Amino acid sequence: MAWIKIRDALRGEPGTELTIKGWVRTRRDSKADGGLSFVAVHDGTCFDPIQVVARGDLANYADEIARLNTGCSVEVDGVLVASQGKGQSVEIQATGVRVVGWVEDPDTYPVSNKRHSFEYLREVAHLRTRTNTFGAVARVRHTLACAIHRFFDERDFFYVHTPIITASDAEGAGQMFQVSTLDMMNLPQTPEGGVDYNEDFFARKAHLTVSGQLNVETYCCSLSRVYTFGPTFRAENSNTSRHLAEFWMIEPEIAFADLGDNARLADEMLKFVIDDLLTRRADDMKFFDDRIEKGIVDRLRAVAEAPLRLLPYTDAVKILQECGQKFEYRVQWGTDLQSEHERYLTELHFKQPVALINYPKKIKAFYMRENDPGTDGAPEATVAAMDLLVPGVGELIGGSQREERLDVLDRRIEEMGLVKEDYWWYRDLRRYGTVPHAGYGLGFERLVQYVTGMQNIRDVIPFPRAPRQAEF
RNA sequence: GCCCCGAUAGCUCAAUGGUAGAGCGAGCGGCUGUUAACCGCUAGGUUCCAGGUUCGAGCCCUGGUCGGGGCGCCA
Repeated sequence: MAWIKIRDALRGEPGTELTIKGWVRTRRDSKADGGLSFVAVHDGTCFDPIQVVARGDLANYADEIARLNTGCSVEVDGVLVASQGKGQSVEIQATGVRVVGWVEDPDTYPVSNKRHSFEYLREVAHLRTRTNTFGAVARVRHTLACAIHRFFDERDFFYVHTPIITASDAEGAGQMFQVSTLDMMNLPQTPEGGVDYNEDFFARKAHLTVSGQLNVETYCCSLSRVYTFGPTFRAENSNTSRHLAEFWMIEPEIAFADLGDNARLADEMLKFVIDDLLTRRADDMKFFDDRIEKGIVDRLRAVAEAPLRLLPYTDAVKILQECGQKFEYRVQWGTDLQSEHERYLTELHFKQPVALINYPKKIKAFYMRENDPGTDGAPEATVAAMDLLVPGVGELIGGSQREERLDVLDRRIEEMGLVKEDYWWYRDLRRYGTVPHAGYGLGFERLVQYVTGMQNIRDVIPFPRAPRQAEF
């Protein structure tokens, strides 16, 4: 008999002989017809398990089948039949059930057949994908990742693998994890008493990357449209439901493009992946809609259909100052918005994603392109930055048009107290055939959070890495 | 890093300073083409750890560990 996936079995033709392999979700017994058991089996290929009907006349019924517990692994041979019961259209009339693996102690099986809190399931992350929620998250995560690659591929972007280890100490996007093969108990010293990194693996200080942006800009300035999709590391002591020490980031970079092109790209990408997700993972999304965040499917559909709202920072400040809402922190032009302010804009005022653009220069990174004076009626200099805020998650995307003018870039590097020589290859891009270009970083886990309604980012990545959290 | 909250049965939680309980899960039995099944019985506890106060501490005090929420940093 052919082994087929439960996803296919559930939409198969009655009468088909088949074998399925998976794990027991539940077992219910009945004394009818001389005894029989209903065994729900899942194999992760779709949201629903399939119901196996095992009759009492099967050779191993009393010894094995009637003793199956949640978590046992089984192989089932049988015939697909129309179900006599409610709740499923087809089921498997078993002709043979082989128990592949028992559950050692059903009383202490960590993911027994009952509701578990997400906090608890985080402690048994190696088993939590056996639950409805985490199985669905895993499938959605996969589908989103594929959709992102397909989106870029269809638009002639090239996928670039930027380095994980970076030997330049100059990325400037936060605390970095150091990478070293030196013996920490016996560090080589310089004559001045510091650590002699000449003795280290790379003969210099090295770190895990906090962004592939500077590297991918080089490919952008030759291949025109590129993106990265890889792991990113931040050694920040962040204890929130939307930060990880290790996360995945998508960073497209487009040449001959300005901030408007950048925002359009982000909008198109978001719409593409949402549409793809709602089509391909309708079963899982129905679950998130029912059990995790009511109405999320409709809200996502609305986002996929409406144009992205762009809002200059200067206008956002005005809205916040005039809205009459009580904030803990006062809103004033020139400071970064607090999360309460971002929340107000996206969750209460607009009730949809909002892309804030043209931020004050003094609160943004050196590589962001300086706008002409007076852009949006701003009182001070602004840069062509863009933060896409979404309800529930906050900042989903952060990006900008890059400063392509060497003299302006050099001035910015200097103003921020950075060392020009550290950026020699980055500056070369502006010396040799510079072009206006732009890009953004999309936090992949935040995207998964946004589309599923999962509240904690640690529940949308298989094995979360956060301060004091590296189990598994 | 800062502020707040929490830790009791496999899980989720109760318990005025005075014999530690329930629901779910699990085991056994009953009933039933079952499906959040239902009914009955049973088992299950170093009350996070180390000290302290007290005749007596799950409860009060001190220190620690772990977890959660909020804020900051950002994606």
